[in-house]
Amino acid sequence: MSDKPTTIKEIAKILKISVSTVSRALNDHSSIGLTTKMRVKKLATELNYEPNQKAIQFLQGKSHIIGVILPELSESFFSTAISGIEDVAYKRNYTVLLAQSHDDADREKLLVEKMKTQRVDGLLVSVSKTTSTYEHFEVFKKLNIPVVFFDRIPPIKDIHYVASNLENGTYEAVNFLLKKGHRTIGMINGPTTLVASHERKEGYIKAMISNRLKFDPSLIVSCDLSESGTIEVMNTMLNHRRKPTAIVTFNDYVALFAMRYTRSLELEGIDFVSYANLPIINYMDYTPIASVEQFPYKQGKKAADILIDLINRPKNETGTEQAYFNVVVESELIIPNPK
Amino acid sequence: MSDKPTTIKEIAKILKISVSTVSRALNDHSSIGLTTKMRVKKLATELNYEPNQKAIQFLQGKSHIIGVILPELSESFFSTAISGIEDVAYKRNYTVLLAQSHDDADREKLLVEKMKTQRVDGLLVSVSKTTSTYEHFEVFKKLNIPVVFFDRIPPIKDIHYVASNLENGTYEAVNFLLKKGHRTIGMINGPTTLVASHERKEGYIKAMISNRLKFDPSLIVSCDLSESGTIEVMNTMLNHRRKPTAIVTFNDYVALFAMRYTRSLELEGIDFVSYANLPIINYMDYTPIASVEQFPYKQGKKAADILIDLINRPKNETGTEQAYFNVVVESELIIPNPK
DNA sequence: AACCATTGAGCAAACGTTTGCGCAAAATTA
DNA sequence: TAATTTTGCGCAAACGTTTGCTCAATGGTT
Repeated sequence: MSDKPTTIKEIAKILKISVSTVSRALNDHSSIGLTTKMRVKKLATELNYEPNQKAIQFLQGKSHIIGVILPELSESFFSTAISGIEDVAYKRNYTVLLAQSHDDADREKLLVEKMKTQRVDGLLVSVSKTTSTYEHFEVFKKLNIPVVFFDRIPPIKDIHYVASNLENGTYEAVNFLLKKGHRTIGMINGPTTLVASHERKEGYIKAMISNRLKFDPSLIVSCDLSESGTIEVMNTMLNHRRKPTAIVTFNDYVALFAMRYTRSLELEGIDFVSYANLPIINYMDYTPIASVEQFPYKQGKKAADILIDLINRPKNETGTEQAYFNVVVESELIIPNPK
Repeated sequence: MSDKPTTIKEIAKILKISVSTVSRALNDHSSIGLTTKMRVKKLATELNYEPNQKAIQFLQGKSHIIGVILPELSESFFSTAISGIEDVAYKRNYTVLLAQSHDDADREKLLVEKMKTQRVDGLLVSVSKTTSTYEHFEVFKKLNIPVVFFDRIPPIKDIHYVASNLENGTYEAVNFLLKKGHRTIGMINGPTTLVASHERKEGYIKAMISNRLKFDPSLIVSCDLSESGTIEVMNTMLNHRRKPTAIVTFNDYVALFAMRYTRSLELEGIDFVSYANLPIINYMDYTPIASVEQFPYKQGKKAADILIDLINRPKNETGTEQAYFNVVVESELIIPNPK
């Protein structure tokens, strides 16, 4: 039938009234008579009228769109997070403009530009691993468009962010192993440059100290997280003068590599604890005996909520200092029911 | 510094030239002198000018946004697909507006509405499991906004879609098992209502026939895909007068359930073949010996490409019959290298 | 009968950009 | 030198909607 969508103008013309009246009638403005309202609304539904959001967005300078830039959509952690983000956005009547950086700093920069030209109302970012400069986010501050960082936080001041703190979860994990009787606990950590590695280490140390045990730094080894890297550090561990009876691994993949390797050596009895990235873990035969959960869905929700709050905060009272949301979603040790 | 973004008007005022000149200068229009162009561009970059996309989109009636509605973003298949979609969109200068239906038909309907009011240039949909009516997509046809269905295709005529055909992959899978010497091959299929179940069955039959073997329908059983359901049908299988020596399962989860169950019974020697949903499979100890891959990334790419082609197709020549893209991404049997 | 308050509705501007048309000045041709 | 083309730029409309202001008609109060 119709090729072009119905506009308010056409309704006005048909009803021989002005556009403003139609607009107000549709928006239930008080200054329009009931009869007129009825007539307008009736015709509007008949003609399948849909307000042109672009016009409205343009007029009002609001898009009701939030931009989301993540490293990898297909990674479990992020796809779960985006699910939470989208759920919040949906509930609060926003839509999600999505893009992935593939951990490429240049692409990320381009995407940020794109988000800017798309005039998103706010931006949610988990920065790429290769990102080392952060000026491309400055523009948003100037434009008064809120940016909330998420999980992977840039090391700069005066930003909003939501992240999980692994220290606590790690503390619980090590504590759990200690309670179980383990005294020599190894840790396969990630690259030392990562904040996440640092937090893991701190949690480890904290647990040892609070149990009045001596901390042996050589039981924590860095790993590039590949299978070969894992095997390499596993060998270091296993040849350590104090061979660990339990090992905390950087993530599920590393745990699986390590466990497979120990089985191939027909070693038994080493308990593994990992950091939950993968739902599939539950389907497996040999799994870590416990996992530190980072709640990506919750993190995503939280970040989106904060972002939308920021978008709708009462006009930036220049003068009052800006407050920054720094939310930490505490990680938690999950001990599955034994099957 | 600046609160509001720079506009073309301001540039014009500062340079004491008209807005149209500025616009043309920025767009490298041929009718503007080189010196003027330079002056304009220089000032534009100085002022950090960014064209207001909303205004442009509004003016031109194009948003350069494609809507994507998927059932579950956190499911591996879909998150991989969206990754492919986003990559294509990025390359072709579109942005992705993302939403998830959570397999809820009502929410899906709302989302479709939302996409409409957001005036997306095109829509990509994998319909929810509970969707049974399809009128909400009709509007898009009227508005001449292309819709491409993806993976989960509604059973209606005259639509564009991209899907994988499981018949071929299943054929290969069964053939592979036959070549390996198996003669009694079971299949744990999904609900009979699913197209996907039908395709699997057809592939199975085709393989049997082409090997001049008799097809025994009782070796194919339907399953609700839960763990208990899987165990139930496994019992049926194992008590079958012709006990299968190999089983094709509906997906990786079912395969894992079934394999775990057989191991708990200390049964050995049943070969499993599955349909690849999960990358993690590679990290596991006991895995299906082969998998039918559906290439979600490729499917996503393909669907996005078609959609964007449709958006940019030369004006709908009314009169010529509309052509419908029905693309089938052939599934393929993947046989991992033995570890 | 004169006045005021209320109700209902229209006019026109505004948002930022593109683009068809027009027009003057400069450059080319006859 | 006059006629013509080219070059460079401005004017104004258009996109669909919202909203402040204005204003006429109606009804109610003195």
